[in-house]
Amino acid sequence: MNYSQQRNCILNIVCSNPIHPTAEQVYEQARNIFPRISLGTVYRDLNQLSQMGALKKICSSYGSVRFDGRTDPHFHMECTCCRRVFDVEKSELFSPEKSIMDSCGFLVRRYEISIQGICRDCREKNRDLPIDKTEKR
Amino acid sequence: MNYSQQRNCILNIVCSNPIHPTAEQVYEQARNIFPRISLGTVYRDLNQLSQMGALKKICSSYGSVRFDGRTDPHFHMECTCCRRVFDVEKSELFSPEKSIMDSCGFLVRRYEISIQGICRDCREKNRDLPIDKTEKR
DNA sequence: CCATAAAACGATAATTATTATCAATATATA
DNA sequence: TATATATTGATAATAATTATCGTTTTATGG
Repeated sequence: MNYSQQRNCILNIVCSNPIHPTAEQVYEQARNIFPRISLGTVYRDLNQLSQMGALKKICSSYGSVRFDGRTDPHFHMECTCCRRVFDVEKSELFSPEKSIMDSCGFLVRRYEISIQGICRDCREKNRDLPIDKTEKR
Repeated sequence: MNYSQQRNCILNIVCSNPIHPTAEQVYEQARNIFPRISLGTVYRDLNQLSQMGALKKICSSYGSVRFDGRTDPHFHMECTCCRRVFDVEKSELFSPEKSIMDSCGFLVRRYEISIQGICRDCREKNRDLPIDKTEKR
């Protein structure tokens, strides 16, 4: 897998781009190389790439999802004014407030650790994949 | 402020509800008390309440935003199968993998710390509020 | 209390973000 | 090279959220 030119291009765009671009931003850049590429393709490929672990989906508290080509352990901080997303090295934690302010001048207002995994219930039922989309909890 | 019956109802729903409901779920519950309440009102009030710090917006990696009435320091973990969002006490960190598995059987697959605040650039410009929505970074 | 202004409402339209569909094209592989 | 599979672009559909606007509630000052 991973043999199409478009998908490789999309992966390269995200990996060579430290701004954690949105799908829309990736689309804009990809059009410089594939002028006829469709936004649907960009979304599809980004989701595939993040499912196969080549890149990471990061959810900002604002607007659309962002993507990150760095897959080594690190975290993110988002400026509530300019909405840019910056990297934080794992070593600067924990707790982040003072060390981050000292090292890069970012004023921490709030933070949250979001953990994904599989709960005991689901493990006991040997679930591995998401259950039906329609049942919200 | 915070004087309308609808808004108080919405706050109560979120605060008395440990499932971290979506706006849609809050809407469904609110209709039991105010059958003519509008979904727009629910969104509007939830955003106001979270802006004034009465509750917290939490972004799941899936579907819609969720809300949390607990404002004391704690974090969240989301099951990638059933999509429920559970609380994690701050003391169980850091690093979460083993301690969480031991204490509640949740298998940690990945986690991310998302920090919000104000970057050095914006602080130097004395910015306090989000800049124009149209300029994405 | 009542009048007035401000805030909040409900209904609905509009927008934004994302996913789904499907016929055509590109790619792998036997 | 033929065939099967994967992927594409175009487009429609859906989902989530925000905006608009005329009406109703709520606070407050005389």
